Amino acid sequence: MGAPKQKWTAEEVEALIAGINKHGTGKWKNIQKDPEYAHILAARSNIDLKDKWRNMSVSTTGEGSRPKGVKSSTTTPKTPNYMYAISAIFENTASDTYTVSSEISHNLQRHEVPSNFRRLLSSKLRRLVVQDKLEKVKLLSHETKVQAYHKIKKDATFGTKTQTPKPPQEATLLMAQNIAEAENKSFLVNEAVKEAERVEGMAEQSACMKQFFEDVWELCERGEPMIMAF
Amino acid sequence: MGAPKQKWTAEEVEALIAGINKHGTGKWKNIQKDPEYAHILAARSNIDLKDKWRNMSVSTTGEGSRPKGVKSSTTTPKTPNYMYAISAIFENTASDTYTVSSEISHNLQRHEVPSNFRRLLSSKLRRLVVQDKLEKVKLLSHETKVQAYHKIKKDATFGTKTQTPKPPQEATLLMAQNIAEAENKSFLVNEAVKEAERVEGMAEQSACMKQFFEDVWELCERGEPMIMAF
DNA sequence: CTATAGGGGTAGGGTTAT
DNA sequence: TATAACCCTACCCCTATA
Repeated sequence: MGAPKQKWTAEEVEALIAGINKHGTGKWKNIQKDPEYAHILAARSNIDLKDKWRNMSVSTTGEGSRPKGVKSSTTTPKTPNYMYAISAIFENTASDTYTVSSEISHNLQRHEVPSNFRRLLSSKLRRLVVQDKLEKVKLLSHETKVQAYHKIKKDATFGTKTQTPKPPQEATLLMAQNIAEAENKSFLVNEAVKEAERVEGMAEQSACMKQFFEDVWELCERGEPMIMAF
Repeated sequence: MGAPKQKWTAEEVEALIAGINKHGTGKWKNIQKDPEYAHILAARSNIDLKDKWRNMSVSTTGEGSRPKGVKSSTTTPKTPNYMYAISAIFENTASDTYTVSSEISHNLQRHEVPSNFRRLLSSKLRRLVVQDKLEKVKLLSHETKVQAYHKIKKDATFGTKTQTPKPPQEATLLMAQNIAEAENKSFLVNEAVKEAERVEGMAEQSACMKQFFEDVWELCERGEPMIMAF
């Protein structure tokens, strides 16, 4: 399903414990935002902190490894054993991507594409329609407000290598089913894409996907009286 | 802590729904005091009612217990319409897309994942923020109105299989650059994605992309006084 | 002062995934 | 299976608004 389960590194656990010592337990958000630990715990939410602490407290396997490290009483200052193992795994792989990505986020942050963003997109949409890659459908709805939604024209030549001779059929079907099942869940799109990715090498889909999301996006972009229905 | 968590009974929920149907949403105190439900809801405050309704609206709980039960309409038909919508979009067989698509638009309309959809998303958004995958920034603006905008935290661990052993590095970087460069151009997303696709087999990107668009979507969804900032 | 909307936070039950 | 990580629900707090 979702994220591949982010295991806690030793560093993170340390920060958490330190944070608890400083702010006390139950002040998860404070700990998480504390500049002293914020960097380390950047990938963790206050809820994650809470849960982690709970898990640690619960495991307390035997007497050997108390999850403690926290003040006073019952302090087995030991650090849980398992964390070191985990940290090793993380450290190796994660470092590069991390630096890069944080750079990105800074860049993104600095730019703040302003209010005309909507208009811009809207324009782009129109162009795509003109180019016959999208179809536009208009419909009247609440209070005579015109809504439009755009659909991908599948026969349009999109993107890249196109025609992967692969098996497009089954995946699609599967996806539809999954989507159907996901009906009551919030994130259909998410599900759909995940499934797509899982099922196929996703080379074929991705053009699709891109468009799809663009559509969704644009749909949303339309603004006010819009209906999101997937 | 103090409160042992009083789970809502079916009876209470029914009373609440009935109350909403009678008094309308937002009349929590009225509902709670209504002699018809007062006994059942004796243990609940108007605020509890509000919160419960909020929770119900947000969770879109499984078919059995729609937050619905409220008036009229929207008894979702058996097969979700959007299933066709989505499958059609992803389908490669372009032939019948048109018909489907017009159906879709009708269906979408008919469906009206209703007003609570926004709340739904809103909630999800908040969660993402909590999970530190989005950043939220508040700013004061027109007439002391608080605006919030969400930004993607690029360093968040997104996606699926993660660590594709392949070349995650270069592509990511490139994308960042493109985004940065595109600053003054209109279609950051579009450009970025295109470039990303071009450059690589896009296997790596797609997770990224997916998230990106999802985020955009959610961003857009915010509606009213929103600032798009990337 | 009363009530509502809604953001935000925590505890704890429950679910997934490994 | 056990359990670490994660999600959901109930409750609370707060502020802005009417």
